[in-house]
Amino acid sequence: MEANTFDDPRITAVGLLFEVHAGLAARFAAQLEEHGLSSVEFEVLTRLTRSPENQLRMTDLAAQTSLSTSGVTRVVDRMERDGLITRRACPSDRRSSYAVVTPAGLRRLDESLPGHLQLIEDWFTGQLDPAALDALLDGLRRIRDAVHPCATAGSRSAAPGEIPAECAEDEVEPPAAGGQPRR
Amino acid sequence: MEANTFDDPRITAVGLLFEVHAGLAARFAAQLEEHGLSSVEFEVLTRLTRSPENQLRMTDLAAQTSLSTSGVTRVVDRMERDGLITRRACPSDRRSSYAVVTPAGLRRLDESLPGHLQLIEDWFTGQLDPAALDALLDGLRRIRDAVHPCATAGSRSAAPGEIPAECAEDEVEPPAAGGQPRR
DNA sequence: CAGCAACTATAGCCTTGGCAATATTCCTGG
DNA sequence: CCAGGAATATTGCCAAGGCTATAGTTGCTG
Repeated sequence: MEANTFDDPRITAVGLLFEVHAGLAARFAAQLEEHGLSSVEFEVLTRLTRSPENQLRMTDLAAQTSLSTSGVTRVVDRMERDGLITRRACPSDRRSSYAVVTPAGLRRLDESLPGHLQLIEDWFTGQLDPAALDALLDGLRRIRDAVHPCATAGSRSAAPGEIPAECAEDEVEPPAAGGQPRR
Repeated sequence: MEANTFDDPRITAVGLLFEVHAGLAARFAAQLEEHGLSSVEFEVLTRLTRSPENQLRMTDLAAQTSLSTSGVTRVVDRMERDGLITRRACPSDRRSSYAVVTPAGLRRLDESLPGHLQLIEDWFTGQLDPAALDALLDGLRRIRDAVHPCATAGSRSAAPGEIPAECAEDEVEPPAAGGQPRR
């Protein structure tokens, strides 16, 4: 076989990252499904429960998830129908409404969390010794800071009102030579 | 605020990985769209062009992508309509048919590849010095070998999908204590 | 050789979720 | 005050893709 473009180490690197993501996402989805939750619903519940009073305005919820505002409307529709969350009118702004976790939603989330954490440990963090894990996370962090998905899946305890919202309207330019003078 | 479960370092680690994936996938999709390709179509083209005679049976194509067989049928429908690939009857088995890249499809892929590689370098591999990149890839590789998404035999890029593709019928058990004696 | 199970591609139906349009509500400048 | 623009949630419409049923093949096995 001739060594075509796809043997490029860059392609390999991305492929690796995407494979790991796909593998983990699939396992998470399977485990959550056992508890009657989709990945999106799980994300919604986590975002809400880590917010003050277990509630968020629809727009803010959209900004913190991978969904558009209309997408959020629909997920909330479904979850409200299933009794996991409720809508509550915002007293200060009649345009807005809050999505708020119900006790049932909280219970559902609590049920699924131990298994979720176990899964992460089994297939991800537990696969590496502490040093290697740190190195991996450092690398990811560096790239994350560059690629800056701002609103996506979170990892911080986020002070209230710390919502990233849209990074900026315009395109984020690649950090030139990056943080590292490779070669 | 009480430190709730979501401050768990395991959650943070996964969040980081997913953020990076989302950020890169979004940029890839945007760049590919400039060349008239979706992420899925790009993946199909890469899988086909790295196969002998630029062709694969529908089933094999499905196994190598994040798609089900019916999903492949539909992507191939669209791409055939757009002239990027063609169906060809399999001479030895009348049940099967090949999807084969047309010259136009090849051209389209070639046009998009340089930008794709540049993007990877700008936002991923170029962000880290060689040592850090190696460490990152080693970690990912270790986890990939454990989580074992199997179907992604090689290592390709640009696939926001997240389907498991059953390696085997039975569940893959977590590698017990993993490769590493954590604790 | 007949029958039956497995395989292959496809079509029907459904859910998910994005974009654009819309109705409210808020706010700011004149 | 108020007119116009921005923000907010929702809905209509649409594309993508999964699951299941189906039709056509193949091959194995009694």
